[in-house]
Amino acid sequence: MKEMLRGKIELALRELLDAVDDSDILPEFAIEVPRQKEHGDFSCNAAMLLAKRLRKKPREIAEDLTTRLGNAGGLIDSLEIAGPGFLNIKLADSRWHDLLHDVIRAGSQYGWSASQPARDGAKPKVQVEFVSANPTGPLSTGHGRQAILGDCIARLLEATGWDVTREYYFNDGGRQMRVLGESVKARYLEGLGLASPPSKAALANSEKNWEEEIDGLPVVFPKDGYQGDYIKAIADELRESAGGALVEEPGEGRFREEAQRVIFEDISKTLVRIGIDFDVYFNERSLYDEGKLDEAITDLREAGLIYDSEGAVWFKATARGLDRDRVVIKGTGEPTYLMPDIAYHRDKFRRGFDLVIDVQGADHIEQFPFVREATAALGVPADQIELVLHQFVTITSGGEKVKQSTRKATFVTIDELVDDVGRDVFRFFMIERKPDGHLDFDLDLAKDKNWRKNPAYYVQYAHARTFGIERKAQKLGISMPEANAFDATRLALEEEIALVRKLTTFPDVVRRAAESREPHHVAYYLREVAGLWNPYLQDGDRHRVLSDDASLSAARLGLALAIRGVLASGLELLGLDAPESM
RNA sequence: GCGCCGGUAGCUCAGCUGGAUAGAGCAUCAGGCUUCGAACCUGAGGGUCGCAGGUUCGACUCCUGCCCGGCGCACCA
Repeated sequence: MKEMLRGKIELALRELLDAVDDSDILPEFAIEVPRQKEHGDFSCNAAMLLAKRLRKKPREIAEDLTTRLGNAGGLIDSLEIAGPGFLNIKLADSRWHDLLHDVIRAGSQYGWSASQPARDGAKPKVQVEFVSANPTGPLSTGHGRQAILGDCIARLLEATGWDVTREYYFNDGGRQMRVLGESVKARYLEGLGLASPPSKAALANSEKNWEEEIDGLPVVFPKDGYQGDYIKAIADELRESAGGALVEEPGEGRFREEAQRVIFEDISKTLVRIGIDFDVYFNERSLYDEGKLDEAITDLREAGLIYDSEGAVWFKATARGLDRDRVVIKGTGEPTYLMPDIAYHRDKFRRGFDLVIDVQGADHIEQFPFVREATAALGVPADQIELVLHQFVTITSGGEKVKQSTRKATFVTIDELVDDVGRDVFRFFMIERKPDGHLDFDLDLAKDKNWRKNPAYYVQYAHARTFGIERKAQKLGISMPEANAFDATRLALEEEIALVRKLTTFPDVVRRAAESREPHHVAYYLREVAGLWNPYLQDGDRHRVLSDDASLSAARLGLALAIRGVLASGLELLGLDAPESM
């Protein structure tokens, strides 16, 4: 609809410019749905944009445009010039009619369009990398936000014509995992009575007051170790299955492997619970095994971006405009995390992705420019790597922030939250805010089962009600109308027109959410639709969907079908159920 | 100190590549309500868009400076 209108306006503009021998490109004018309904169905700012160029008053240009546009082949009912030179357009009634029918036909995929051009007949390939947590413990709320954000971005990209791969990157070779293994080993020895746990005071006070021995037993728990109860649980299981056979085990490797296995299983279950399915789990280790790390270093060295200093190997980031250089191989011979990251991103492009999106927490901001510059130096176009950064999550309960600490393992896990509120509410709350901003998870509101208050239920209920009405209609012997078998002009009430207008903006919302990587627009939009539909149904005195007036009933049932399609489509994009009853 | 992100109604937050009178939910207040699924509905109050300049026909939106908050600035991931 909007595109057709745009086409007509572009044509008129071209004519107008040709008339003064101006063959430059057309200005990027906007067509939008005005806030005030008095301003018509659409408004256009083209005349104002041309004022300077044509050295004429905007209103005069608008006059000219109006005559050239005419009724635009039956598209337009009336045109008005308003304010500084806005062109306010009222569409012909028949157009609304067509539009509703289009919505119903598209159903739960309304608004999904290939806004991304296909390449050689195939969809462009995009990889979305998210979560990527190392298996050191259960997923926390922060991971939860990232999981839902990444998944929704992936869904939006799929809906707009991309071939999407969801990827999870992890490493099990670093210090983190070593400390994890040591933590489990310590708990294991403690369980056998061969070691003492550190005092509570020592644990609470970070590195201070760490005793070497308590009650005649050595304290082996690492100072920055993982304190969560899940560590003990893993140690207990090992003790049950292997008894004391692992006491002589050198190092922490055996314990680390077991911990990793158990924790990863746990993470996978959590991800399944919240409706997330990765296509690829990428292990850092394969980069070493396949020589990709060495290759990246060699190539960077050839590019003159690697040098040796103070016993370490450095990436010369300053040569590419960054403010300092970074170590990529430590004095110990171990690579820092940066080096595999570089090799990893290069590898992504070798796998043929046209675009790579990294979803990361705000604490990773420092890292990204180095990866981007290094991979750019290796020939990866910088604009094909994108970073979506999200801020942290806080939880509010009873009007107070819930205190969380990663080190002490007192953070709230995804599982705990989902136990409380369920998958759909969890997802909705996690996606409701724009990624840039902090997210305050209102636990009390999330737990509230009242559909009117809890926004997730509010939207789902609006969808379910379309089926409620259908069930009612069936009882009355009224069948649902075919997409093109009702008279949409019967929808003449203010609130009905508001609903239809709202439905028409959905494709714009989807495109914008996809292109900006901001799924929260969809969540807001759904609330707005539900916010029109729920009160409409509530106010049965003014209008009832099912009445003695057959053609009016049919039109309103048609409206219900269109709303059902839009809500189902939006809910799907957010990964929520679209229930038929609640 | 430097970098990134926020600062919009009492609270939590939307606000499109700059557009016409800045919106929603919760909370508050007033009046309704025996329902196509009423723990609901209708309406009202509530704003120096952090502050100060600048660009523009037009600024919550763009630019500069400052203030407040979060995060980051490792041979940790």
